[in-house]
Amino acid sequence: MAGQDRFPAQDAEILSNPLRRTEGEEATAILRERVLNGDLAPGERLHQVPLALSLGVSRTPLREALVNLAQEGLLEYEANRGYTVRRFGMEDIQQAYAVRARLEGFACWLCATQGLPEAAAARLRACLEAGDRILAAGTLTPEGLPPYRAMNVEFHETLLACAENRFVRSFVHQTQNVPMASDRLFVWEDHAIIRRSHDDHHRILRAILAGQGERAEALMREHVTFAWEVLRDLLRR
Amino acid sequence: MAGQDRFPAQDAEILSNPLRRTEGEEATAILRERVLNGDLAPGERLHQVPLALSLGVSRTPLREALVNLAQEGLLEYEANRGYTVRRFGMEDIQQAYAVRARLEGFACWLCATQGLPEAAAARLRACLEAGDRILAAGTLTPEGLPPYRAMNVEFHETLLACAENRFVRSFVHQTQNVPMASDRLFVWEDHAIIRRSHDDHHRILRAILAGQGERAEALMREHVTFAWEVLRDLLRR
DNA sequence: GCCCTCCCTCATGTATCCAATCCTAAGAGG
DNA sequence: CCTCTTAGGATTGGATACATGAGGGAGGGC
Repeated sequence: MAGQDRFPAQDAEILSNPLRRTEGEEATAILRERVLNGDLAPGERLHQVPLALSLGVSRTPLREALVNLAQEGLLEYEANRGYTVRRFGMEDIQQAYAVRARLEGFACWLCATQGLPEAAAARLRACLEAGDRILAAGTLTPEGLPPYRAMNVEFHETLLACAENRFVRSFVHQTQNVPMASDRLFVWEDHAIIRRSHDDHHRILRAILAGQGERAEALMREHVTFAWEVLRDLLRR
Repeated sequence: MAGQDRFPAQDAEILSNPLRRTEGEEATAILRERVLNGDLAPGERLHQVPLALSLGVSRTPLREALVNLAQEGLLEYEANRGYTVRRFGMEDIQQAYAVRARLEGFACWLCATQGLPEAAAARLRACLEAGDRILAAGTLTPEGLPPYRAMNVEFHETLLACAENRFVRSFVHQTQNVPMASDRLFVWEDHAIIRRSHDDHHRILRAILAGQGERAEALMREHVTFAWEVLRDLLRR
């Protein structure tokens, strides 16, 4: 995902020229990854000159990146003292998931209430079928993980897009802009859990298509909440 | 969400040096106001040199401001083509209120569930009493509006702070970062409406103190939803 | 007459330079 | 021995100079 932003489906990114990116945008993407991956230690001060050198750009585009990431909440800024990597604790991740559960639930409610465009319904059905195929073996092989993850992302992103509320969409993305809190990173080796999770997807789409807003919302909220519990138990070890 | 949150009550703003602000921060604040006030026409292209001149700064801090506002969603950016003022429609405001109703409702649920610190409860009670006094006359005089508005802001901000979820707080602020969508701008001349709204506040606090999470959440959601309806009717005229 | 191309101008993106601020540490005084 | 003061270097903030890509108009070809 070299030239791609973290959220490939972001409207602006794909509609406008994805090829011509400024160094500032490039630096933003790279630094964001570094922070989310933990390459930069929490609390670490970011000195501009060495950082710019390591990125092969001058201080100007670097500063643009720092401003961006500070506003995304990944960095902290103090005037005349520079930027530091934000310290994230379990509470941050917990808070992110708590909000995300509500927001994605709301998105499902919106989808159920407004109705899905046929094209979107088809895409979602395709996601479910793809998941079915991957899980058909009875166990999720290591080779099956990347496509499953991609399917998972597309399912959630499609719902967010169909909710037609740019704030919900943006906010959900922001909750994923926290180390460890991205659903792109899940490492559920437990087949039973992933099976159940995929079953949630089936029920969610069914509820939405049936116009059952409250049910779809409750299902999605639980879906995300449970993902948090799994992640929490995993992080505790 | 990080660096600039346009709400003076933010702890970071007042605790850290409020005096020493960088020109970039200054320019961000000024430009943000200009966009929210409509001083800059929607869709208008922002040329950097004249803008910098009008702000009395050079392009460097100006660009910092543009980056900030673009990520706040107030401006749109296209590489090598510059920034334009985002066009906001009724749907944007409606979406903002819809999300805000949910988020502030969630914040109330959190407050009720976690319990309020005594200091916060005292502040909220003081808000209610202040509102009672202002409305005691039986009609809201023009001189009564600013203090009522300040009280209203403090009430909501206090609840958001007590929810102890930085995402909720940040997201609510972001939904207010939309022209016309700030609760600082309400112009309810109708005394009955404002009376009812203040009664909501009373009930919300009572529900929270009684640990009635669902009730507090429902009350706040309705409180915000109704504010939207009033605003919508007002904008239609 | 219409369209295509080339070139010129202007705006943006990037680099560098200068100024202001902060941190450190050494030294003097108590 | 501790503390306060004060330079010095280092780092960030802001201004300006340079490079690159976008847009528009004039001119020529079809």
